[in-house]
Amino acid sequence: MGMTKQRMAILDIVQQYDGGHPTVEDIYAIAKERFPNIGMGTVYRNLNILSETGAIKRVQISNDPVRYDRTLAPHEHMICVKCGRIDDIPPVKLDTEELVPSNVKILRYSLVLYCLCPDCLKQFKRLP
Amino acid sequence: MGMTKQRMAILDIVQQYDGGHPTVEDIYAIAKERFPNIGMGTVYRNLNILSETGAIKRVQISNDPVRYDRTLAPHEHMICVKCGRIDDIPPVKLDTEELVPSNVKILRYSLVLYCLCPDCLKQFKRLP
DNA sequence: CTGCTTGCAAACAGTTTGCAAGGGG
DNA sequence: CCCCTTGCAAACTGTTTGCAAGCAG
Repeated sequence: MGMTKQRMAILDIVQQYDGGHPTVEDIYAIAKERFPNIGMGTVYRNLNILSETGAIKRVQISNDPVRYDRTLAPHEHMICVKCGRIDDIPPVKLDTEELVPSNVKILRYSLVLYCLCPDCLKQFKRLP
Repeated sequence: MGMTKQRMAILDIVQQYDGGHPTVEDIYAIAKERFPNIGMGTVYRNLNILSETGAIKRVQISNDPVRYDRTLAPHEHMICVKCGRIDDIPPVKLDTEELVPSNVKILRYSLVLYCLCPDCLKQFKRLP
């Protein structure tokens, strides 16, 4: 894999991203500071490659834009329905086999909690 | 709400759909048999209205096309990673509060099992 | 009648892709 | 050197929207 400076920078941006779950736009904006001519195509291509090789994780919730996650260890997500912010939560152990017929092979599962994050909850309590 | 024949037909199509979780395309194809001139816009608009009013449920998994679900009672979903087929599974009771900080308000959660359905599992076992 | 709904087409957002030029190993 | 990658722009998919005409209540 040709580890170009663009690809290295994109990996770095995801790993260093403050708040943890940047969208492609977020990543593009930061990448553009370092490479003013970088194109969206390059960002998308590299994010796809990096998540295929397992260097980062793709987080896809509903039809919102994809986000990327530096945390490779198993975990689940909570998403604020008001501001869209995504946070990690601990992994959850479920006995999923009992939910499905025996001739179904479960590969993995994903749990998403829809919530109001602390900041939005505060605002919510202040409504008229 | 103006309950036009188109809207009534679209509700009917979702409720009668064999296999349970039609995409907009699926619904459009059937609607077109009854209303050859119906447009995609009408289908989208009515599906949005019907799910906003709670007559049907919207099922959104990853960035795959939206599907609609006639089952209003709480339940979760399993999706076959090979053929994309979606089936209902029973609701799961989780103590989600223990997963998040106390100043987060959980509104709901969604569990998706990624699996190989019986048909695809069979094919899988027959590989070289 | 009057407003909501339709059909149609254009607009949109997010993402992918084709291509010629460029850079890494 | 050769191949993979870049930048750019065009293409694509799923969905929404503006508009004039039409139907429901």
